Amino acid sequence: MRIQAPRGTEDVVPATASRWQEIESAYHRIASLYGYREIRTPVFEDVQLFKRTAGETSDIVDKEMYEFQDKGGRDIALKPEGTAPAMRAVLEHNLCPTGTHLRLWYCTACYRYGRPGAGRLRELHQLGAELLGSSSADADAEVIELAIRFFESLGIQGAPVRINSIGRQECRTQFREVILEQAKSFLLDTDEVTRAKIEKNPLGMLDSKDPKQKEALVGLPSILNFLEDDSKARFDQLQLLLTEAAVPYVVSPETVRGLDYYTETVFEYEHPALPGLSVFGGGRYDNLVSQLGGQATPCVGFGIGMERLLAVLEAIDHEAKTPQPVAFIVQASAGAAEVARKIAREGRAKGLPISLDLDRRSLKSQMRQADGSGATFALIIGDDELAEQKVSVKNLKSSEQQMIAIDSVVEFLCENS
RNA sequence: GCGGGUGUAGCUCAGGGGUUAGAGCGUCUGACUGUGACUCAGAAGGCCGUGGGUUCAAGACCCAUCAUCCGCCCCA
Repeated sequence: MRIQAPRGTEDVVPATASRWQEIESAYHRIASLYGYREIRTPVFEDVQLFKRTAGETSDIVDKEMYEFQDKGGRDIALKPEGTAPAMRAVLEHNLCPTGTHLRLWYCTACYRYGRPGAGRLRELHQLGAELLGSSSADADAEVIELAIRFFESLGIQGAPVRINSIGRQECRTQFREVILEQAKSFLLDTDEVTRAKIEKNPLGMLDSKDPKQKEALVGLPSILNFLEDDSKARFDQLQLLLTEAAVPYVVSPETVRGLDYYTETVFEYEHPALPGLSVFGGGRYDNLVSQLGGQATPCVGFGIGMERLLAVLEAIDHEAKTPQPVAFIVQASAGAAEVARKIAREGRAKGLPISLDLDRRSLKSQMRQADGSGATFALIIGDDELAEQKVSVKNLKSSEQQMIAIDSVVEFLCENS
């Protein structure tokens, strides 16, 4: 049997690769405008990095992580997310000394052992940003605005960011009790797996799609009612800032996140083209750095799912510019090959993408290739042209044809491309 | 990890026990021996996902397996 790409992985073939490039460069450009600089971290890390930070109640770490021992007996995990490794690197290189700010972006592969499906992969790529050193709502607003401006630059709009605040630890502890109390009768009546899951992470019930769970929570007060004053104030301020920035948002008290390190502000973004799947999600994680042994550093960040973003772009019919040659050189006689190669070399040296026939096929075939390549011009070189030291230049869009001296062809292409 | 659908030509798909497996699109060749896209003619291209089973006979039926899609779980 032929070997296939492992389950849940995708090759980025040339047709898709041009979209990737487009997206990555757009992201890089916008992140730079906001003062973010790139960081790259290893594909694998010490397992403990994730267990200690995103840990415990999170399925991503608990049951979806690719873990193995290397030949030296070290416990290794392929990174399931980008934030913890970035913070590990920040501490390792002391990139954010106490009292300073640090803005980082990255594009990284992540690995999660779940069941693959539409928009769900085992190897996925995330575009991320992290802002370290500020606990202000301004920082929250900045990263959200960055992501939304990025989407807009790709032509994606029309869906609001869902924002919420899950408060600090004490607030969440209190709210968990309220949920468990409210869900008491539901829990008695449900299966073991669901019950264990909810008891482990009651907040997870909030964004459940199960109608029975939804029904069980009817009348539950919003988590926003449990916020302490400063959390509440910050969340209000965030809304003002997003309004000012013209970032469409909606307050969504059901929005919770699947990684344990989040506190206070959380957000996610779902596009109608991919219902039920978030394209972008993140939040504040003020305790992560200290959990890793650094000075307490307030941080906020997000991840954008590259493959999901591509799916959205495809759904909204966003055409990627596929690179096309300016000219295709048609060799209509045996003696043309050398001249053809010379013109191709000169043109490429001037930065013009040029293609030519490799197989000495018929003139008709070469003209077809020229057409199929998307080139604007066919440069036809045959005995007649060689005799006059000229090239027939046919514009394939307009069908106009003219003779141009071999020495001036490249110049002509430069002016007309 | 759970439930369901689908795997036949490069792509989209037809064929649902009985000769040599089909179509459209695409590809290649040709239709005045120097001109693409349109038209016409022809050709190439298939371990019918893989392994086992039932049968005189399997692309078709059964089992398994792998992949993929749709839900769930989870999230990007």
